[in-house]
Amino acid sequence: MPDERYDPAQVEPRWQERWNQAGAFKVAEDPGKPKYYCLEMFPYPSGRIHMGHVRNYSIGDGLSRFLRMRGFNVLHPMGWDAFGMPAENAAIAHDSHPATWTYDNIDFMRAQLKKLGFSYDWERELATCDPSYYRWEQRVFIEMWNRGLVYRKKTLANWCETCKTVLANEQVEQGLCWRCSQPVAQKSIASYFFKITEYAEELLEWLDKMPGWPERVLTMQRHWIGKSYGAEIVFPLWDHPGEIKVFTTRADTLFGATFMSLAPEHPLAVELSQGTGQEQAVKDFIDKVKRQSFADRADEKNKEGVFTGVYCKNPVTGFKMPVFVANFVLMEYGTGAVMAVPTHDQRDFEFARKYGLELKEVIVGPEGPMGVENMTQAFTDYGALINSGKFDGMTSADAKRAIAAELAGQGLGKETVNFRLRDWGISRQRYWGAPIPMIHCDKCGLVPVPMDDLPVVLPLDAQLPPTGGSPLPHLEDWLKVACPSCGGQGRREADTMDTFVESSWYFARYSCPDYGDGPLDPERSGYWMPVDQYIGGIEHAVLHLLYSRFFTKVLRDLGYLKVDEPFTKLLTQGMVIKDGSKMSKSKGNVVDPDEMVKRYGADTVRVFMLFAAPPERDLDWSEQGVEGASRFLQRLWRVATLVAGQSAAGEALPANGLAEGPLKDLHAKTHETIKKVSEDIAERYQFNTAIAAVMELVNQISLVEQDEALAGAEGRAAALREAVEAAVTLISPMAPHIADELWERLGGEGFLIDRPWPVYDDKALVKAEKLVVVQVNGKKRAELTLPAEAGDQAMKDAALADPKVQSFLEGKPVKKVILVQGKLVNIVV
RNA sequence: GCGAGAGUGGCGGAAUUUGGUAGACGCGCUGGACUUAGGAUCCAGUGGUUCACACCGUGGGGGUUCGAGUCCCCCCUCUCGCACCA
Repeated sequence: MPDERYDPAQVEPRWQERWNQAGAFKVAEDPGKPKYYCLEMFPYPSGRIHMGHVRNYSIGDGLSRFLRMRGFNVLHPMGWDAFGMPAENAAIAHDSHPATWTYDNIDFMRAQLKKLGFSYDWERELATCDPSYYRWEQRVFIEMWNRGLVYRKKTLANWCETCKTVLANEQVEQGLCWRCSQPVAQKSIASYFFKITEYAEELLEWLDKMPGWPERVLTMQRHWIGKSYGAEIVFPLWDHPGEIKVFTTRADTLFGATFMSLAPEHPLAVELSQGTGQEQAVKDFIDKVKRQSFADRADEKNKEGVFTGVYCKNPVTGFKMPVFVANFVLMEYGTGAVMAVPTHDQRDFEFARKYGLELKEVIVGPEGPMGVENMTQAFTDYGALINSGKFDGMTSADAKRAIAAELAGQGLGKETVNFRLRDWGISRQRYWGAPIPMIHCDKCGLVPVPMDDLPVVLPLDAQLPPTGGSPLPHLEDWLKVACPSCGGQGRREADTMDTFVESSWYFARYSCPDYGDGPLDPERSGYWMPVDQYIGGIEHAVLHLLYSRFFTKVLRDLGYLKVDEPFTKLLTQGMVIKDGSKMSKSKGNVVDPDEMVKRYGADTVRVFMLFAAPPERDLDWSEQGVEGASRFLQRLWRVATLVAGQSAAGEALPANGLAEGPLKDLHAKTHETIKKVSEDIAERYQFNTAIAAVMELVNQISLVEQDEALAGAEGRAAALREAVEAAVTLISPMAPHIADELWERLGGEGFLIDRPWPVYDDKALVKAEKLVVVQVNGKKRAELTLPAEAGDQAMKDAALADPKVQSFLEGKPVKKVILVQGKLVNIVV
């Protein structure tokens, strides 16, 4: 065999071509095999694959290939999250069209992924901007509309001026737009909403039944849903018709409520102040708050408010409570109004001190009443009630229920649950998105597009206004449409859907991307769903992963899916870091995957990505580390080609076993490695330690190969071949090209992915000798090599007889000897 | 403030599932072999102090145990998420 060097530039395209020709990664439903659906988050076609993708997809591919070899029928698809704003911006910048830009990018990125050798079933590829995809989304939208799961409402919405569109609550991060990081303003606008709140309870409950998800993602979702138990209480206005409703978790403190705080956005704020002389002051205050940035308003030091001029009545004490407007009250939470109990809520306490409002102590701790004049801060713990009429002496917990019950009897309140979760606003004033299939008719109002008229195709001949914004509201020809209800002149809805809608069900569509009779083929989606393992970045912990869970439940309730949850297991992989921070254009620390593949080959890049850190942790990019991975593959190449030239496939080990020595050790190492790699991947997704184990095996092969003393030893060729075949097979999920190449050179047939994963032989793991560690008082003092069959007594005797050990015993009486099965002796003196 | 996760050689990281040889594997470094040459390849060494014996060593401090990186309590630091949630 000529000393041919490993050249990935030769090897990799050849195998990619062969896999492609053979349709090696095509899958179909097969009731005879257990199915496994392995999915990585699909990319936005921004132009180029980045290292984060490579890491994400290397993990998914390693797992997919491994499981397929383990006998699973593995679905492993890929597609494109193809709607979205960057396409519009790029189109304006390059005087092109979002569709052209998007599809060009998809072509380029698909080629990049193919060069990395991922085992996708490309026949299932889908792009969400394709009408054959979003038509079904439009259909689901209409079915949701018919069921009351979608409604349209004019509300104060999060408006991003830069993106010229509204945003869902989830898409506002600390007052900034999730996409462009510009401040988000409030704007009154009509939007369509998905009633995700209808599923709040179920979304929350299922979090307890998802052991395959990381705890922190579950926690983030729990918090986002934000269920809290409390009461709704009605405060009648003083000498005035009307009332103010509040939500409180502390109904037990009701007797201490001495004033009322409204959110500046509360409709009653302006209304109540009319004609009180406070009208102007209230208006000025609201204006001021509106101008405040999110951060200023949230600042602890800026708690302020203004009196509205009116009062309301505490329903249990009859206390005349002044009604304030306060900047710390949030319209989005509860009812937008808060009963203020300054003695038992820190914010109310500070507010009351600032504006000279009355304090009434109603909860006491074990130390008894503090006296309001002595309070330097609110007492927010639970305790026992005082100054609360017939509820005096009750515990907070009991009183909450009792007071709510009392109020309920008078029609002034009830126990209730409140969620932080708001309905999902899905209208976007953008062009490059799925059209919302609704028609506005002056006579009939909002009418859904008839099912038979779907899809409402996004008109591709639109010209994007260079100033930004959507061209759709100006496309008269497209907008004008007959009202399906009365036949009169109607107008199409010009808003498009949030692109998170597309990504909320693409995983199910992969099961049947060509299905033409509905969103999902019941048979195929029934076979494949749910996704067994989902892999992607943590940044979607709330957004995408919550929306997808919701949409899955909706699809279930519409009869399209049989599962309750979309993703059984979730793996959130860490970021790819360079020079201490995430790779980004702005930091200038981006490493281009293409360039790395060109320089080192895809297998090397993949092995490095999997080896440098466990999947969940952040990974430090290191060019030297990549070189290390490259060296390892070269080493593997060298030992394997050498062995391929020295023996033929099927070379058998001696019938009566290998003699004690390096060859038998290698045989044992081979099977230990099979065991370790299998367990590391299957149970813990620890590709890093799996690769390390193969490295050890390769190192040992190399030593045996070079050992001249073994030149004519019986079984040498067979032991080496067995070890090399194992190494090549075990590394194949991570480095598939070189593995298939070497497999062929070793005389193997077909692709490794079609071969069964190796099984270790228990007998090979049994060794003639064992290493026993001897401790004295828990400190390691000696190592003994004993025959494997040495029993407890033999171990103990050998340990005590060891001269090194004896020097530590110094004739002291042995109190106790602890033996750990075949491994360790601890002598206590 | 609340929640989650993490602190181990010069570096990335093993060992934490099940308490039992701390530092696997790789990078870097040192020495050697081969060589006209080596930034290729191969071999060996590589936690610290020490000539050695030995001692010390997993963020800090306590504890449980024959034995603790691993379990328990307290504290410190870092990362991430949420953050006026009534």
